[in-house]
Amino acid sequence: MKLSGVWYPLISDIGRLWVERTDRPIRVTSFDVAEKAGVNQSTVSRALNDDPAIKDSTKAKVRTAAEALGYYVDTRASALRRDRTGTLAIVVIGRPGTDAHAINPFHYSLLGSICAAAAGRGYQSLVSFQSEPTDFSDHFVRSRQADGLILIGTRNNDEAWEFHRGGANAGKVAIWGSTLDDPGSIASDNVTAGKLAAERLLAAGRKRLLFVGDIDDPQRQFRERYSGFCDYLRATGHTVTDPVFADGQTRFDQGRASVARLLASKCEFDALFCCCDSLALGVLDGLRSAKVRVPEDVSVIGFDGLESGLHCIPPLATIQPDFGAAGVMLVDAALGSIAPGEQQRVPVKLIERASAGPVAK
Amino acid sequence: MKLSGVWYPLISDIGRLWVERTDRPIRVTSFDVAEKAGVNQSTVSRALNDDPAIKDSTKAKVRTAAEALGYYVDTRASALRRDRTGTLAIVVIGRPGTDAHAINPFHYSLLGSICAAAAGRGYQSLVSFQSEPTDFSDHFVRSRQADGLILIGTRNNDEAWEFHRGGANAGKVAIWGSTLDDPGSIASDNVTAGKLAAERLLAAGRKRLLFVGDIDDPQRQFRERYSGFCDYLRATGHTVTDPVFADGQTRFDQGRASVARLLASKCEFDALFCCCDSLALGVLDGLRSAKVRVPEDVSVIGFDGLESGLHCIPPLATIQPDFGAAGVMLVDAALGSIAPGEQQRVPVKLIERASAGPVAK
DNA sequence: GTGAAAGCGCTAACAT
DNA sequence: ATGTTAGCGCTTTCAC
Repeated sequence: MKLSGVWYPLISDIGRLWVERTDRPIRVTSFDVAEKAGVNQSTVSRALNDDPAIKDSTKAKVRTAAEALGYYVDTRASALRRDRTGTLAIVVIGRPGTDAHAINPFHYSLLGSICAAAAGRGYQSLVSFQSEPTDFSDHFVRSRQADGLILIGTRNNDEAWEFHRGGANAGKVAIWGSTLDDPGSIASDNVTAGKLAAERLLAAGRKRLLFVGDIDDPQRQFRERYSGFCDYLRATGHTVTDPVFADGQTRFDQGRASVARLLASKCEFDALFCCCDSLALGVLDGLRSAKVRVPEDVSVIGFDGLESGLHCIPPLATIQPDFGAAGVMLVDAALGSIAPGEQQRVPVKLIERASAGPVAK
Repeated sequence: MKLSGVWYPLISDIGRLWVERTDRPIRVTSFDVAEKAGVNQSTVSRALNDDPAIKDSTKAKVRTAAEALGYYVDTRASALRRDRTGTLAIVVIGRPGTDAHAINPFHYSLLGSICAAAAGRGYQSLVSFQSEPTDFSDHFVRSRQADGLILIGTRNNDEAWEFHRGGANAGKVAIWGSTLDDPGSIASDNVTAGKLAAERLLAAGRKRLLFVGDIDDPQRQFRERYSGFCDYLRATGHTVTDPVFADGQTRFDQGRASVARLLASKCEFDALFCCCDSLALGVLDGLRSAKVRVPEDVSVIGFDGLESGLHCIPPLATIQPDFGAAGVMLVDAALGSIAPGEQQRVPVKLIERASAGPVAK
């Protein structure tokens, strides 16, 4: 029988070595299991991998021995030999200068869904948060730490996206969010989202519907939401107006500032579709400061499905992507099961809450 | 020179194989780098690991060759040989029956901080979300996928905690949250948190301070917060009362129900310290429904530092643990740098927001 | 249906 | 200061 090596003792030697006070951890290898089960080491491997060539009785013998010894297959050795890792790398891009715990909750939800989808496909998830250039790293696939890479997070970190563009993982990357130049990206069905928002606001009996948000944001999804919103208004014979937007430090600030500008402009409106929930929360705050009542005077709908929208006043109606579907699509794309170049769209649904106002009879 | 194997061609053979239309991925190994740099393979390994025995000029030569070939050390082979993984496993326990994206935001923040701390120590983070028994898995260390394990998430999943208690990672586990029987756990300095809350509410000129929350919750930290709260009240000669609590499906529901019970009891009060922010949000909602004004009639302080607390009305004053410190402590504990048995405490600080009411002159 | 043996790509002990 | 060599623990081809 081949020995399992010189560094670590066979299980059968533990007693002796314990007495010799070795401080090396005791390791159980497939050779130990083989010895205990009275079979060859290769049979252990085959049995544990459920090879149909192995007799059931042998499998049972091996499994019993493995369990008795507390044996687990060494993932590193297995991965090295099989030439796969069984792992997906997930990179979450954050705003420069902010802590990892200040990540947009939307991306945390997405992260959770991705990990769940990866687990469903039998993959582990190697997660890293990258905000500063010193954090940047993309060699997961090249260094055989992962079989594919998923990129999510804020688009407001040019350095990070620049770094990851055509990085060391070429061909095995899935990206969340739509841009013109990322061919394999996955995003919400933003056009439908815009349509759903317009439809619902019209159903509330609203006449002057506006879009709030920056359609020139690097986050191109905002533009798509605006476009779907306008398309539906046009198709139903309504007036289409330019988006309302004033800049600010955070999305919340942008929402407040946009409302301020809008009210100052004396432009008439009775419904707002906001590009995202965090901006919508700022919009609600701005409207409240100005004593504009929601939803009595103005209906508001956001996008994202953030938890914060549940506890604001009034609770924020919002359009939420199907996180489960998003996770699965991203994982499949990273594993190469989706033809590159295809832009996948994640279904969205309206979450009814008070801010949208009741549907008119 | 030893060949790098039969499965994959040396870089020098790429041209030929390309022509032969092999569909195997081309791999660059340290042998290819050695050939290109004109040194031995072991020299490549030493050079890239910055072995002081290697001449600077040789190191430069090797690094140039490696870069030219796009070579990265194969993590699996390196980890196998070195017998370490450079990875930490992080398990996030969720409530049974809920999706990964419905995880408590507090735990997402903690997760982010842990990954950041791990990266700071040179470790990768292997994340898994476990809610259902089918997700349960704890053999990360035994199967050599990770050098240690960090356990966070809800305490309201008995099956999960039962599973992880004394699992296959014995001795290399760090746990968030305090319990009597997890000796190596890390938790917030809850006693100080209770003191800070009491101190602040008294400073607002409040006289009848109550604690809201279930001190018998499996989340034992609630009891500690209550205890620190009471200690301070006692030490300053104030009356101490039993906690207020009524059960509910979610923490938010518990908050609403507790307020309802409290108001029905006709018990006098002008300040509430809530065991956690999500319950506090329910408390605010309950008070609003009952037309009790916050902070004019009642001051409210929560615990956690959730983002949702920023956007509720009024914004929720809260006590927040230092997430950065928490991440570092958990990582160090999982890596064994902290003596087992010690209970580590993460510093907390008060986040001033309107719900606490102004400090009385 | 199982055993024998090779070797994944790397690091480190042992040479020189 | 660098080359030679063994072998980490596993999977898989090749024998029988």
